[in-house]
Amino acid sequence: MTPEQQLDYLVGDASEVHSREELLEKLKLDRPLRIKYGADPSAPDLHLGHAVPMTRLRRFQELGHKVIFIIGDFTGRIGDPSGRSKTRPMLSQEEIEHNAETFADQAGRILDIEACEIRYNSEWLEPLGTTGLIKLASQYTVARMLERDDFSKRMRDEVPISIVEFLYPLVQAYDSVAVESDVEVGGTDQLFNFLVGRDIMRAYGMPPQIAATWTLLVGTDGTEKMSKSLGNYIGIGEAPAQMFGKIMSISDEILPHYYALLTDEGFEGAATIDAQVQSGDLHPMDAKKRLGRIIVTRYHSEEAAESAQAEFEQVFSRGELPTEMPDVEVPACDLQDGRAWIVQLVTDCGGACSNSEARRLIRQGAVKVNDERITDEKANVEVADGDVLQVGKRTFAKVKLT
RNA sequence: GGAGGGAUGCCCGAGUGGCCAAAGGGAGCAGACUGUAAAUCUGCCGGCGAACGCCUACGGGGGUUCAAAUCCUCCUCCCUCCA
Repeated sequence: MTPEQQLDYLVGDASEVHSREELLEKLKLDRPLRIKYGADPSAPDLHLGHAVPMTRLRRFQELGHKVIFIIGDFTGRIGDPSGRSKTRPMLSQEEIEHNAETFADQAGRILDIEACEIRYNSEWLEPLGTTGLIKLASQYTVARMLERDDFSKRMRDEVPISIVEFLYPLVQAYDSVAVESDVEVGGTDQLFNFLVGRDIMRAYGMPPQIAATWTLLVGTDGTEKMSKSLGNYIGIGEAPAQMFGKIMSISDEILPHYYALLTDEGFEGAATIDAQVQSGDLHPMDAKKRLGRIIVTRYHSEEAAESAQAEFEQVFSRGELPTEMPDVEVPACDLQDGRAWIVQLVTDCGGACSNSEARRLIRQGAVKVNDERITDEKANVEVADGDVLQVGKRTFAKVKLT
């Protein structure tokens, strides 16, 4: 590949690159570049949102560059003293280490983790000391900090910003200095921090890193960015059937977006699919099934993808029972004349968190036993081994007398 | 350091002594319709209880009152302005 082709392969689909020209220069150096990616030790469970930058990191790896994972253990230990932001909880050293392990394990599904350099930022932030930190802080101004969209908004809305939050971009920038980053990769929300990194690197007499960002993946709700705390995520480690099901339930509007960011078909392929759907040549559901297959195949296997789709069609298209369902254990001593209270059953199988919720579901007609709808919350139903309990559309359980 | 404003359920936000488990909206859940899509409509939306009901909840503690989210008091936190 010529350097130009490499450039296209690496950042052709990036949302922003500062700058492509500089990256091209670096690629021409003909040495492995150091690609920085910051891992959040408070959120070890990777989801498809993380997969977007990670698949790009893999491309760098393929071309022989060095991926450096930075585990923010130092920053993670400090947390956010204002307690306002849930994104920076305070973590113990053990939690951080455990999370880092989980992270590496899951990241290994996408990248060659053996070839990565994994660094903890306490390694250089600890020895930095107060003097070093103040020196670092002197390289930047409050006015420039406030350029960040998030900060200016919060100033306007009178939402407090702690000084520590000003420190985080600086510290992240210093990470770039410490690992001699050539390129930092992440989501578009990181652009500001990456650019601070460039300034700080210059201030420390280093060539500035290239900042490359990719569009943030929208979550399954179709509006917010995918994140665990919003519950709109599809985890990389999720079971094939769940993964497939979640993909099937995304809205049609974001389908091209998912194709563009999550498959090798890229923006072009996404546009083609969009056009086919628009013209009516392709049913959106089929496009979605195909996407589901691609994703499940990537994180599991082709066979898993196939059976996930078969299962989906069985349960939702034909309304049949799933092949496998968890057991609800019903102790025989709880039975009266072979009958059990329906509310109890619903709660026990995990269909409801509380009896009140179970009652609600029953009243609303969401509960079925052996395909027979139960709407009386006082009902005592006859249960036998193997009876099927259904709550809502997707919770199934099989009665197991114990 | 001084002055003023504020803290309500998952989120936003109304509520200034009883009619408040707390308006309204959003989110969420269920049902209908579908393609487990979106949109729409309907219902639910603190917990326990078969039920009269009981318990917990309006930043935290104490108090006034037959009765407090609402009044008094102390504390904590946040915001704004002045220095």
